[in-house]
Amino acid sequence: MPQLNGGGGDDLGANDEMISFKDEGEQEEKISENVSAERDLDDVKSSLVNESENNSSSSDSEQAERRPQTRPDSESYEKTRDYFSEALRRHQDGGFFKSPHYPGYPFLMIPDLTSPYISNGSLSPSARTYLQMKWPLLDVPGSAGLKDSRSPTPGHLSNKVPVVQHAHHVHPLTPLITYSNEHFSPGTPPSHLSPEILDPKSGIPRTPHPSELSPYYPLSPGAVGQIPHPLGWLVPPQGQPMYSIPPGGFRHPYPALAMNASMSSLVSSRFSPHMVTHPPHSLHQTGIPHPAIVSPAIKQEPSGDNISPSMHAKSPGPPKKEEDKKPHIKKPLNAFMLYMKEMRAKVVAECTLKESAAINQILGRRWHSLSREEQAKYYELARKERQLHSQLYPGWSARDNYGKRKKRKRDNKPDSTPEDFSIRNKKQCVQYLPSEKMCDSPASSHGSMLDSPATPSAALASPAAPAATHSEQAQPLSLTTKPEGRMHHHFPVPGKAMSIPVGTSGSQSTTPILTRPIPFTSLHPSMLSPPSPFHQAALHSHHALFQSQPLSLVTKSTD
DNA sequence: AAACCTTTGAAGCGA
DNA sequence: TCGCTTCAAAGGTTT
Repeated sequence: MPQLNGGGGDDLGANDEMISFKDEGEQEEKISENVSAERDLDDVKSSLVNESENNSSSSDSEQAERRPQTRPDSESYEKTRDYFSEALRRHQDGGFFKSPHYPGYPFLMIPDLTSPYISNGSLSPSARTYLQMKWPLLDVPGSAGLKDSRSPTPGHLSNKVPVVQHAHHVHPLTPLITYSNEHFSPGTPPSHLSPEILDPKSGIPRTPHPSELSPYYPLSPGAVGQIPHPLGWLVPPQGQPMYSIPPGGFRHPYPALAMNASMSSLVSSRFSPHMVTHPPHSLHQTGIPHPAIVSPAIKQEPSGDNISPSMHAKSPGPPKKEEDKKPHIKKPLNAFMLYMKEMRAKVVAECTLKESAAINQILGRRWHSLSREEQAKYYELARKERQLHSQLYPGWSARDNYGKRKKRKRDNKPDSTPEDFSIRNKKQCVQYLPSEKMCDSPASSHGSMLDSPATPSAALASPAAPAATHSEQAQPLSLTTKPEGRMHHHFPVPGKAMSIPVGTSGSQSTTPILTRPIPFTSLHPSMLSPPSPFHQAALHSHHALFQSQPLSLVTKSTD
């Protein structure tokens, strides 16, 4: 991984990758950056097809095959964009969440109404039309903030904000804040979600320190209800409510979170309208689904200290084993997952593709095409998610969820040949074809950046954009990248360095299907170089979040 | 009905 | 420290 902080790349991950990236990036950056973003979808689709058909073909040949294509239009994208621009404008005009403009965070972030980590029942897709919010930074200094957060709804705030949003109008960052609410169940929220957090060890309720709270977690049920929806200003262009808020108004399942200046700025700058899964059956008495849902398969906190008695009492159905009663605490979403949640709806809207596997491939490519700065946002969000998660569930371990799912058995073991996969995938890919034409996906929201790193800072700060572009051009078919190594960009964030993997994931080593090793030639040179420009840009964009801490790029060596 | 597929990233564990 | 495994989301597909 490139040593962003000026190192000599001492800590870089796969050096070879870096080098490759640099080389290719330099060569193709100019020619590719303008077209790649717009072609990503097409590329992916074609890649899906090509890969299945030509899985054995060399990447070089495919690269050669790759040719610039003009995208018919990006109307839908523009629409969405316009919509959000309008929404943002209104929002800013609204005043409540008025905030400074952060280029890096031109989005409106809405606090999540529910906890993404407690899994419970399932929510029908159709129900996922409610606005879900997460509060941005809640680092309220002092207890006053917390107190305020729990206090009755401010008079100037209204919780009667329509939150129903069309899926296609999901803001790009929606996923970041839109944790699935599918696991909500009616009933009393677990104690750990109540305003007071029980100390896992002592079992004594404690008031979480503001710093402990992630901006993306909703306030506790008690406090949440008091908080008006930040998107009250957000209404569809047609005047029809895009969002609907349950009678009870918004309720935040998480411990009291206070909003302070920084938070408000985040709210305004990072909140975005997004869909909220809102299963009627799981609605909290307030009308808002409670995040803490206990599903049969749900796993409870190791100590159970964080689970309120009511939570246990509300276990649906006949008594089950204790294990079954345990709430299943989901893993915090990583950056890519956040990105996926955000962009999935958009990709689906742009394409007729419905299969998640295909969508994910597209998303994976898009992810790589994101600028470093954009990715950094997600990494930062993910980091905060993890931080909050660890605070909410101190005793939780990723290990706790092991075995919850059926062990994935990939047949593509040693004996499986690439052909086997290609055949199998080919079939799937073929299915995608029909929609391909409909998928003339407009440039992604990120596309604009990619298309025109107008400003030096953008260009410098967004090396990834070009990089992705390169990779796409160079390796249009490399839907699956088997990382041969990892590079991490570490973006120091308050209290913790943020690692931004620029290489491919080393995980799922068993996933080689349809894969063509991602050429690390796609890596952008800037990744290797000192990050100062990016650092500055990142700092600027994350100013609100970091609130002071300069971004220093730290590279983690994976070699 | 459950697992699979697919993506990247984080975490855990064994060597 | 490295490499591998598992899980996180999502929803159509497959078993």
